[in-house]
Amino acid sequence: MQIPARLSSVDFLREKCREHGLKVTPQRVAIYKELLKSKDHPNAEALFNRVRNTFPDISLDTVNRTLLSFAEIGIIDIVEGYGEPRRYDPDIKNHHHFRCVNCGTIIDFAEESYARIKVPQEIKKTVVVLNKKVLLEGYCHNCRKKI
Amino acid sequence: MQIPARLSSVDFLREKCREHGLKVTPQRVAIYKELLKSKDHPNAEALFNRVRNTFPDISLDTVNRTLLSFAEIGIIDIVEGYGEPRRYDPDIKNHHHFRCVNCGTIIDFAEESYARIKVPQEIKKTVVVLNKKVLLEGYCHNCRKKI
DNA sequence: CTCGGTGCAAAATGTTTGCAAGTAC
DNA sequence: GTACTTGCAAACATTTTGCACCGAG
Repeated sequence: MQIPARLSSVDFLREKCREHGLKVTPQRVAIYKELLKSKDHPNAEALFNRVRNTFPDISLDTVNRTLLSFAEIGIIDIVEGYGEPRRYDPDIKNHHHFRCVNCGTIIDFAEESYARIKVPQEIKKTVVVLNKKVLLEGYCHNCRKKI
Repeated sequence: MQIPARLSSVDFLREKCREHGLKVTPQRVAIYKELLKSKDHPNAEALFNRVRNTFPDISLDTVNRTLLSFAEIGIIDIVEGYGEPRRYDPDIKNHHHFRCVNCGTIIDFAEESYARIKVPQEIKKTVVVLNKKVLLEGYCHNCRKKI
């Protein structure tokens, strides 16, 4: 029996690009490799500066477009910052949100049991946790029909 | 025994402003009242357009500054959009985040038990949930010293 | 060879700042 | 009266778009 081949990160990128009809350009490889090394959830500009060390002629536009493409084919995630304008909520009681990944609609809901979610020891030891929020992501009623 | 007086929304605003040394201007009252009526977590511009119906001479800048002030004194929340640039995460396995409300640092962590978080029926009925994320918010190791 | 990708420049969008005039307290 | 707030204008930051050239498949 053969040991299953483990895809290297670049092979994974190649495969996913092929699946989605994207070309594997040196820029995309460089951006993906740099992001894999990054543990700090960088924004486009921070990543741009890192990639420039190995790829001096790359442009910020390419980094922006590439990251969006990667997010679209699902090989990276967009976190906490969504690049959207700030949105405000007058409800300061603890409650939770569903967020449509397509249109950004947010639906509030209460769920008493979430108050009992436990905070891992490793986190408790280093930071001060003020509140716990559950974010459900998916498609809202309207968008699920379109997709 | 007296029934405790229930603060009207504007009285609540007055009290909190006084506590924090902010003046209660007609603009602030109008913005707060309008936000209370909004169930859709509007951004500054959307709210600006609504407030203009009752306060035609208000400026977008005032709405922006007021909302930030309100968030600072804790009478409203900033949700999902943080007005920050997009940030990217190469880790697409399900994991969770701690986010520092002061400096924006994100710390990843895994917590197996979160997979068993239940989705309320009311949500399940109308939307498609793709994933469940827990977001812990508070002060990171560095910021908790400063504040 | 062909179509998608890149780099550049410009536009669009959203947020912040500086300042003189106005107003809550 | 004073310090905070406002509205306006300009600056800034980030993202998006248009387009000619280039290169991966």
